[in-house]
Amino acid sequence: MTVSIKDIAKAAGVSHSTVSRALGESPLVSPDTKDRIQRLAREMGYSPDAQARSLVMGRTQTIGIVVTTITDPFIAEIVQAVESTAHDHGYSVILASSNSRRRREIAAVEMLRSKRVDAVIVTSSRVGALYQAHLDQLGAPVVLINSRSEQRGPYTFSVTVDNRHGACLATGHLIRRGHRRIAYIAGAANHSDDFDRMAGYRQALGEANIAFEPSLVVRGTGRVDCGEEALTAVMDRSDVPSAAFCYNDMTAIGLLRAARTAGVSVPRELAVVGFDDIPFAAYVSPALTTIAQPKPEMGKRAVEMALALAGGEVSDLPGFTNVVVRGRLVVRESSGERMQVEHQPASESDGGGSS
Amino acid sequence: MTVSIKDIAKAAGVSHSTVSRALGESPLVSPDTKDRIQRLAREMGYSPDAQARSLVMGRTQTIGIVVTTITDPFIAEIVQAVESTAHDHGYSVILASSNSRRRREIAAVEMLRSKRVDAVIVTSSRVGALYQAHLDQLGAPVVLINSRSEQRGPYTFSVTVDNRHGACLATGHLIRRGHRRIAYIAGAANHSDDFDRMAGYRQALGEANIAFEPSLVVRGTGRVDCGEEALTAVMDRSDVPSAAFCYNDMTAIGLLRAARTAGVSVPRELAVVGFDDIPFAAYVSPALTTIAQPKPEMGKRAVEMALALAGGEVSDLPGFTNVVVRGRLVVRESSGERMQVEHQPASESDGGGSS
DNA sequence: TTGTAGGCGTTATCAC
DNA sequence: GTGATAACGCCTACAA
Repeated sequence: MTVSIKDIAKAAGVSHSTVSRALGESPLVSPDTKDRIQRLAREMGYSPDAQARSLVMGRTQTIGIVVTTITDPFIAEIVQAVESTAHDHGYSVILASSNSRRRREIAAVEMLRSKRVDAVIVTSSRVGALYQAHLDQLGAPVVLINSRSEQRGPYTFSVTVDNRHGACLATGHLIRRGHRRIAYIAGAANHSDDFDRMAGYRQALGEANIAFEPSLVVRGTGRVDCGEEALTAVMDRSDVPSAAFCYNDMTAIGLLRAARTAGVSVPRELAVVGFDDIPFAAYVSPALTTIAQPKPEMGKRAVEMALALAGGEVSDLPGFTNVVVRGRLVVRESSGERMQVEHQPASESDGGGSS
Repeated sequence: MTVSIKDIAKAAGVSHSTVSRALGESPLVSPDTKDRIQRLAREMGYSPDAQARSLVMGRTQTIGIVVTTITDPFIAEIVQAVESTAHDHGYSVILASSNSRRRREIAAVEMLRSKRVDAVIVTSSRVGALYQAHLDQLGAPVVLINSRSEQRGPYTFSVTVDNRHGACLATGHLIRRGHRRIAYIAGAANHSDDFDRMAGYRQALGEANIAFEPSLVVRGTGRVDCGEEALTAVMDRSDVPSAAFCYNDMTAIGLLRAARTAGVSVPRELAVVGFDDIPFAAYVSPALTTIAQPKPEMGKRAVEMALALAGGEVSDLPGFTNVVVRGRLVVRESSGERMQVEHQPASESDGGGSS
């Protein structure tokens, strides 16, 4: 039997409206009854019912976050930032993971709608047309992190990392280290992140007047288990490349592991660069050179954007529908002997609108 | 303007109760009006308001999970399992992370109470007396995963790994590999997990008639950054140990990294064994020998227990207040050259009650 | 088979 | 200052 304001009212000999006011720090209560009621509430172990409140207020002080899997360390870091800044704004977060299954993702959105969340954040997902329809019906603003919708809806906004820029940074680094034959270990096909990173890879090659060779692009999965396949695809050829830029750190780590078992020396025989800078990138051997995404900032920006859009208490609305932040190159061991760090400030560049 | 059952009622020319019944698959509606209403609901884009429903039903179909940080890969795997099986039972989960700050943890419990979650799961936390008081007030059942409360409340249950058994397994493995001087790199002081693992370590030593030497126990933090300190503490002595059993994988990985920079060869000069089997344990170099906790099972058991306690739809109540599962030894490279796997089935042993 | 009325725990708008 | 009263959206006796 949870105690309600009515119970307190009874105990205090006042009406429930007075209790509501007293608890809500309303100025229209006499100081002493306010004190008395607040003390009573504490003694009786009162806890306000958020649902009842939301029902009348029209806002739940809750945001939803849908992820593929929280098990991905990259996503975990973003979720951490999201939860943290949501908390700072008095919001709580409902977590839904889809395991990359379309049905689960739609179910998640459906569930978040029923729960009447004030906003939802979607991370690392490819948003198809079908899914988008559900998002539009949501009624709540949606902000995508590192995701792209095939068809932009009226309610979607996003914060993304500049994939092209990061890939260009990574590939350029390899080129400056003297590599000319550089493979690209791609992620899942048709993923826009992958598309943009490949574009950056090609751009860097172009700027160095190195011809792009399609056969140096090998399709991976974005998961650690594609390392072996990728390695053989890269090394079993007459003109073996001397370096590989990987779609992400997981791929790179898989490649590293495969290289170790296959006796391929990294970075001597094959230099490797990843993308993401997941926590473990620094602890694999050799430590992974990679592009660091400003994950905490991305999570923070996403919820602030979401709350602003939801008409929350965040002061100023962002003037753009798409916030793009830049990653920075973190040089470690996997790309060569000399230790050095080329620092690219993680500043952002808000592109005015996107689509 | 979200559409409610009243809107549908108006459009269908019936009362809202009829709509409610039709949508709830009640048998007391004529098939054709039911069809008509359901179609109408779909067309109008109706989404039931979970809060309003919970308000009258008395259950929110929501569980809360409070973690220290979702960034810890071990916790992430548990949360993944929790979210997944919660979903399978029609529940959604609110995530709250405390960053190990007591105030945040209490705030989280407070918030979950207001949100009227049907149960809460707490993972990897030390539950102090103060905190326990809040948990007791919760009104909802609490199940702890790998946590121990200093003072058992009426509403707390738990699923834990058999730390002593696991540590014994790990240390025994090292002993069978011929090591006699084995260090223990501990976790945070006063943590019960640490306490139990140390007990297992001592037990294994005792069974092999090796005297326990207090100076071989070095206090760590449980985080990866204590590697350097631990290494020097272990190696800067006349009688250097030949092996180290670490409180957890993060500690072990920190140690591995420190060893690499310090030029200490693993496993030749120092064999290392961890605990947890986080995803990356297999990818560090040398790959880490460790004790694998059955995380998916633990998460699953925890929510099933929680839902059963909450009077949910889970069939049979577990007969015990504390489910304890056993880990298994996973032999990789960091504990010696010979590759072999000693397999200990991840069966459970429900201890009858615990405290 | 359907409609009416009441209530879940709040906040808000009135009067007094 | 304080107390009725009416929502919010839903479910569920009870009555018709």
